[in-house]
Amino acid sequence: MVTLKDVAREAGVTATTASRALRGMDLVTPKTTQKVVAAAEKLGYRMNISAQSLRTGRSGTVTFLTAGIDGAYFSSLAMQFAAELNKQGMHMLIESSRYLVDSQGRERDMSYLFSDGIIGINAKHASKALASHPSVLLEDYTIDSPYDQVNAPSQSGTRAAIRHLYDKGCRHIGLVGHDIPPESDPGASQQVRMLAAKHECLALGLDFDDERSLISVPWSRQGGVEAGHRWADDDLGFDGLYCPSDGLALGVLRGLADRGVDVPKDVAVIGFDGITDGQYSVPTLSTIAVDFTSMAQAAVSLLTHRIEHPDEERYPQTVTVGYKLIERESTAR
Amino acid sequence: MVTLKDVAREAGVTATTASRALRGMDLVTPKTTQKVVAAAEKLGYRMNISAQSLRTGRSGTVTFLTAGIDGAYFSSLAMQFAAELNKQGMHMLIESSRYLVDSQGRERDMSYLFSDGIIGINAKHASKALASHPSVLLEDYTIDSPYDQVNAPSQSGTRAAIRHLYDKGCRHIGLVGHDIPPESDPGASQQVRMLAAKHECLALGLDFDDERSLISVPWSRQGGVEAGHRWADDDLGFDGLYCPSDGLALGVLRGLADRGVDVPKDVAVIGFDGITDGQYSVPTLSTIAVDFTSMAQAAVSLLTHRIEHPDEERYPQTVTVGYKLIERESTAR
DNA sequence: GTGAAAGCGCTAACAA
DNA sequence: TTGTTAGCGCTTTCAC
Repeated sequence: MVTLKDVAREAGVTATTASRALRGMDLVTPKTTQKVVAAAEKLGYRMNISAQSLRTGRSGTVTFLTAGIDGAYFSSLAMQFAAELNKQGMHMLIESSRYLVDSQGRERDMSYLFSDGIIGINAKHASKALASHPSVLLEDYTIDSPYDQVNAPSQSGTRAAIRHLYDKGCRHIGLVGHDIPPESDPGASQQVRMLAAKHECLALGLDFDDERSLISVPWSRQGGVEAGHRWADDDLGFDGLYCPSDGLALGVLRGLADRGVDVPKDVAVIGFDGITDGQYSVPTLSTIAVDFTSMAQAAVSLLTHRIEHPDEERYPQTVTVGYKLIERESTAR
Repeated sequence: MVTLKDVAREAGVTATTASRALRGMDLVTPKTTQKVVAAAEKLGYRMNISAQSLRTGRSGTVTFLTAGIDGAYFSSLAMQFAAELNKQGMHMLIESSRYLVDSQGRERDMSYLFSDGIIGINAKHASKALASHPSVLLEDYTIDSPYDQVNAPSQSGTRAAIRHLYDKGCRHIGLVGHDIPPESDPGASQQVRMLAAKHECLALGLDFDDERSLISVPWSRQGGVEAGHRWADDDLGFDGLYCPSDGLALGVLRGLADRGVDVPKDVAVIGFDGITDGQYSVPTLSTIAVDFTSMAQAAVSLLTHRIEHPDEERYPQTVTVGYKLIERESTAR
């Protein structure tokens, strides 16, 4: 293994100078830098990050902590983060929060979390890990959270979605989701969206009933399928369906297809997130497209600030990014 | 920051003993171990991985190197790997090969690649990184590759797909893809699949022409849409369409839907990969489902072997995993 | 502008 | 079974 010392010897300088040269510090003579770089190149030197990290206390790595990156939503989000971090010369470690708790639900030792910070989504149970690092939480709507938050525009986006259905003539709007939470402190995006939908329906003067206006299914594609079936089988009578995620909406589309329902003629469907799959479904899916790129930029920027100013006392910030209503076939009428 | 020394002091032993106790080495008295563990717990000790890694030369981290994890295919693959590595007590760093080459196409410094090994997919241009680590390549069909390979059953799976179309009465089978490569050394899964499809068509005594049997489009969902359009607009006359990836197939379904084509009645469509999206499309997608779990297990096992036996001279191995033909609506007739 | 020396936190070899 | 010592490769004083 070729070390900095080897490079230094080859270049006829000391390790100190070689180190400085390789990092492009400007106290070094251009000529010296040249020599060092040439030597490094010649010997095929690659820096030992562990050593650097031990010395400086920084690893240049950020952990993306999630329950899972499967599915279009998480994977496109994860990609945005990797890209953004790479741009900053950092790297992304991906860690599944599933493996952070043992069978008894206790947090496992996370000694490996040598990363400089954590970007967490659906990872609240990993509280030890979060607390021991600069952390940014995504899609966490806890009030007075101790962490910086970056959120999708769940409220405004949902309202826009409901209004869109309304504008398309829907007067019996149904919500697809697990439940409609009580007003107090909703913690997850799902809950925020359900609540906002209810409020907007009410604001528009529509009939709304916590029980009858909800098709209660699990938050998943399969749940969506079930909701589609129920719409048809139970003759629910909604002329518009709001789904708080595109995954759910895509499931609904499939479930309705199973019953030969015509979307959007019989019922209009709108989703939330803006995953690319919605461009290719049959029918294509109207949705609230969240600005993932901005989410990534905001989160990385908040995080790097915390990493670089560990002692600064700054109140936790919340960034809410923008959205765009995309009208496609599922509400075109 | 609490270090091993602090723990040792608290427990009344030396750092060495503390280190051994914490790692569960059995030369340490159970009683001593107890004390050390208690002290660590009390002080909230977490190991400094950089230091450990510097000392031992191992980071416990594997890089998943890919052009991108967006899309259902890469993300489910990536998840399988993360899960498998986590099971082994290792961690996954995700790195986009896009950021490994600069604008001139030269490989950038990858000093950060402090991981113990690399699992690469679509990452051949990162040859320096691969060469400097134990590496396993996924979906690389290069003959005489210097690296271990883990591949999907592209040949046998493709043949099964074509035979399935044949069994469903298709006699004019079209291939969707970029091109049909020459016989020699195909490097990518796409090429292997196209070639295998051609061979199987020929073996079944079907008409086949490199030009006329191909709908040449880019390897993407959008490419699939285009292919669907062409089928209808150019009156291509295929009664069965083989798509070498589910993404492509889902695009085709959407493209055919644009033209009001009835799948499978007018034309049957089959994909390859087995991503979950195919369960929810309209119509649902028949496909060759690749055993991703086995891919992950095989790759991790090959890699850990190389990591643990760096000096062993072992010829590069190739593992080809199994598949399952899943028949859904898109070929049901 | 460059070098010498110290030390980040850990573990392996050796000694007791 | 436990402790002592040395050093992994790097960067950061502090001197020159």
